[in-house]
Amino acid sequence: MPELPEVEVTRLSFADRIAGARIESVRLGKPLRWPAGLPANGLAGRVVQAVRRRGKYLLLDLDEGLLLLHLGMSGSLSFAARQPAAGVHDHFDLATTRGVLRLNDPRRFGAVVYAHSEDSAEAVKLLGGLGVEPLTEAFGLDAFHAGLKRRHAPVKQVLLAGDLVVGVGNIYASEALFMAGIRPTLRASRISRPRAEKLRLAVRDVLARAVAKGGSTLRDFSNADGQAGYFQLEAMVYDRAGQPCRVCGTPVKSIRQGQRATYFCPHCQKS
DNA sequence: AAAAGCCCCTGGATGC
DNA sequence: TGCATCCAGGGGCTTT
Repeated sequence: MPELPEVEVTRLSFADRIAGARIESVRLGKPLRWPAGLPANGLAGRVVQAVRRRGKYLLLDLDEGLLLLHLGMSGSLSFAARQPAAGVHDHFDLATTRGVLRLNDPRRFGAVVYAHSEDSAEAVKLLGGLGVEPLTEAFGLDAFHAGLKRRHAPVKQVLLAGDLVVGVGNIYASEALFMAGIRPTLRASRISRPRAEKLRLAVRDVLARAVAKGGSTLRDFSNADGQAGYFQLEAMVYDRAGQPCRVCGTPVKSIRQGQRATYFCPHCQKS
């Protein structure tokens, strides 16, 4: 489910409401990707000051310490004054004076990790290797092109890796490469500067448009208010194998790269 | 250093 | 209906 747009849409849907809330209690369900590492005396009494996003992580800033949340493949958050009794896939509840923040994650690839500070070992382990934020001014052509230059892997997989630029997952990698007219199998190092610029702008554009549409809901994504996203309806190639390209009519092709599906138009993305 | 493969986990879709 | 197989939006870890 969650790539940058879905995580950002989730953040926007509850950040203002939870800011200023005092934590009352924490409930943990089944183990997630990593141990939560909560302080021995819990989090009760701490105040949620803000919700930020770094890549696909949400950072809940507390008056002391912070919580790192990751939605994995199947996670979603909900924030409501009252929550129903926890179901089998509800693995984290943060009860606060303003409502309960709940993580539902059937596959449990997600994570909730407490860190004393953003510079602590626990936080650096998760955030340290992340690339530049694509929707900020820091995402410039010089560094992006230079980064592509030194990678020989297929450009699709370089986008997914997240160490050059964060937030681009399997849907938006295919979509951005389509917009840029670049074949996903092209070695990153072979991308010219003008084409790198096309790709940079395409990444920014597709992610920004997806945020505006509430993200993509393929099966079960919803924001913290329970609302689905609609960007999947605008997908040019993702999950459209065999269907006509929306630009030229050529059947969209599906291949596998690194155990993940990639979609592209053989005509619009010739090289 | 970088790339390729494997693995974590559950559930839905498909095929026999 | 039952069962096996494959696939899914992520990404860390190990091996080449």
